[in-house]
Amino acid sequence: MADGRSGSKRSSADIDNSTQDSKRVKMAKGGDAKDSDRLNPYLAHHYEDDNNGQKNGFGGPLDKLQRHTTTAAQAAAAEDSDLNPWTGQPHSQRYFDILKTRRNLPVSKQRQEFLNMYHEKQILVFVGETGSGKTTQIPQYVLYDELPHLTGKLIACTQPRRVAAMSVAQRVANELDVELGEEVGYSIRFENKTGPKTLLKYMTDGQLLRESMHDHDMSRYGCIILDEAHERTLATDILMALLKQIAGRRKDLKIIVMSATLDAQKFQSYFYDAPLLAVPGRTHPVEIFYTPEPERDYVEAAVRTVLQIHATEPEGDILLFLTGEEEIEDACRRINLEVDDMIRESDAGPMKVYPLYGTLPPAQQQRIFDKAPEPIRPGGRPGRKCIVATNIAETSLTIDGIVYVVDPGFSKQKIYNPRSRVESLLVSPISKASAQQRAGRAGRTRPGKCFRLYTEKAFKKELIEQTYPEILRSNLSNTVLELKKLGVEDLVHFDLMDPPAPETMMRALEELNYLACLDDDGELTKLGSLASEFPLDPALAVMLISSPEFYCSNEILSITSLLSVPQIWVRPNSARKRADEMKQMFAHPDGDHLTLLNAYHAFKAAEQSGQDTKKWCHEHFLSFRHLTSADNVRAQLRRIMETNEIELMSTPFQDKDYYTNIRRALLAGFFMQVAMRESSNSKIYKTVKDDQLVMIHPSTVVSSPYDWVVYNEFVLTTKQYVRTVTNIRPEWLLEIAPVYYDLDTFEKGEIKSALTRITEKIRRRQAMKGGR
DNA sequence: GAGCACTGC
Repeated sequence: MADGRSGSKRSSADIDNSTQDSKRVKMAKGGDAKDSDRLNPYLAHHYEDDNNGQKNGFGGPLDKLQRHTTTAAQAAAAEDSDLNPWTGQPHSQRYFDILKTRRNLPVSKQRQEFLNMYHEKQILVFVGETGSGKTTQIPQYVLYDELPHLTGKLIACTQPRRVAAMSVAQRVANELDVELGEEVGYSIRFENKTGPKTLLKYMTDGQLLRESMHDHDMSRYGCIILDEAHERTLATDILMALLKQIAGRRKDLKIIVMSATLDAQKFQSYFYDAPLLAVPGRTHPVEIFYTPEPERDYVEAAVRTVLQIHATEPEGDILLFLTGEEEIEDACRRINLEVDDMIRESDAGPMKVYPLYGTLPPAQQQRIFDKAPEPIRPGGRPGRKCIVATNIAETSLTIDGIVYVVDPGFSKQKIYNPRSRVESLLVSPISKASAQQRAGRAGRTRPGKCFRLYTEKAFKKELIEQTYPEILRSNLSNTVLELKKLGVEDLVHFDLMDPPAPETMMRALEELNYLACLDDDGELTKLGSLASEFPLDPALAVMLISSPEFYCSNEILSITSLLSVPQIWVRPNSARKRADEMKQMFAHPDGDHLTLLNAYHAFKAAEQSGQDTKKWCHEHFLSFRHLTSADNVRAQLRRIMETNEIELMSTPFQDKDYYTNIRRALLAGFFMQVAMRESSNSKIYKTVKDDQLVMIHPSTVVSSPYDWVVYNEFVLTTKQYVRTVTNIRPEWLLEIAPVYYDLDTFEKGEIKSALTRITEKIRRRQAMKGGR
């Protein structure tokens, strides 16, 4: 890269030189009157005059800047300079073009105000609506003040989503006229696009959290900016609590919490009354309409509203929010049918309807960006497009050109019931904040309209202000393990913005204790510490770590990876039967885990024989995307295993115990997820200890019903199901998880009696052996 | 004999 910029006077080595030079200056002028200043390494660059006039490595526009005193005018002057302060290269024309638009952003007017606060305070809260430019500009304002090339301490800006981290980093690299991955980079799982010169790093919040497990003080960073904090992801919530702690230990660390307006006060008071800077957004007004009466069938009402907009409103695209795939496909069908009638009967314009949800293949997701259709005949009524989307269109994807939003007021939300230990998805009313966000989608390019399919009274009285943060709606086993690894000793007093229910914490501690990740005093064990190294749920991590004991760590590694990606089985509505038949080809009689493994092995065999794997997957009704991603996960997990000297091995395939070993190894992590059949010729199972009545999910390949199964997940839909199940033998439970299967801890019932009978059988057998 | 809001490590 350095070669590509021949003539550059600066390279990564220069950074080191300049700090060394500073030290030299410090020593040479040790007795000076301004001694205290000179001993401050942050100010050392002021005294580099002795250093052949070379400052910052290339004597440039940053000369006049002094760390933590930069004014907006000084920074602007440096930005206006012919030479790029960060590379020493001349600025390109494009740079100056972009600079002009940047200066027009609402946030630009408040640069000095921002800097004043930044200089004065360690923590600040920054509030800006969409279009304010905060995500791209604030980190650059910090850059010109923090001057990270002098301290070696990076500026980090976190995002809840990978795409955002990548695309914003690219944008800011363009704005600064640098190569992405050099001075500006990003870091997400599977991809670290940063280098020795990187000063500003965009990253996912989860990635920063993972980094901090090995750097409890986040010592690599001089300033950490948490963006989109109002989304309250699990990672953001934990980072906020950690940063609050670290701020006390590291006075040199600056923290900026950025959020959309609504919850600003809550953030301020959480961070010791941090000062607030608010910047207006740049959006167009959106007129809101409510229904006079509550709607009974919101899908029906939504379809009707879309058609009415199409019939009566001027040109402009429509965005309709529904809750899931099935609903969306159904609504699309109905709208399409009706529009055809409208065109025939009343000469309406054409309308293209696009579904949009997360599990849709990316190519199909892209189609939402197609232009609205042309009028049917020249001079005819204009066409428009209608996108029927899940919540994905609320935050992750923005579509320009939307003028009308139809909001029935529902979304699917994860809820966690600690009593039954079940996470499930439930169609629930959205929050006011969500409703506002949805309405905002209509005003991105010009004034718009939002049709809410509920009454104004319902909006005011029934909707909660904010969606509950994820931390209150999740199983926290993974989080608790992470916190322990992060060095949080006292979980009860860990200062989270919204502390979860004590019962949820207890459940997590209990589960981690059974998994031997925490000892009876709640201290992290060696196994727990190792498990936290893996980006996996604790049960999966423990299964993986234990797998060498069962001589099948290669296979368990594959299964773990397959269980950490979305379902690899493709089942299009148009070809369900063929898809099911194809799946049967991979079926293993002992269950779904082994069937997954078979499919993966077949995929790898196809790859090794040089076949077109994409085509192969298509023919076999397997998801190329998800299998490839499982392969990626596998490589990452494998590296972590190697680093931690966890042996990779297989039982020879010819060995009769090849599959038995794998089935036993599953139990090392999933011994708590076992169910026993209620009675012979029953289809109902009862889960161990929780005594939940469940059925095996119809997607299973298991045809002959086994008496005992281990399951990967519990799903609550129309019925209670266990999904991805494999046949096991109950005596393995007593052997592999003796603490959990201590029969004294079981309540009276069929499971306890069954296990007692087995214990006695084993005892008799051992007695006979002993007697011989 | 049924489903898969959305992210992230």
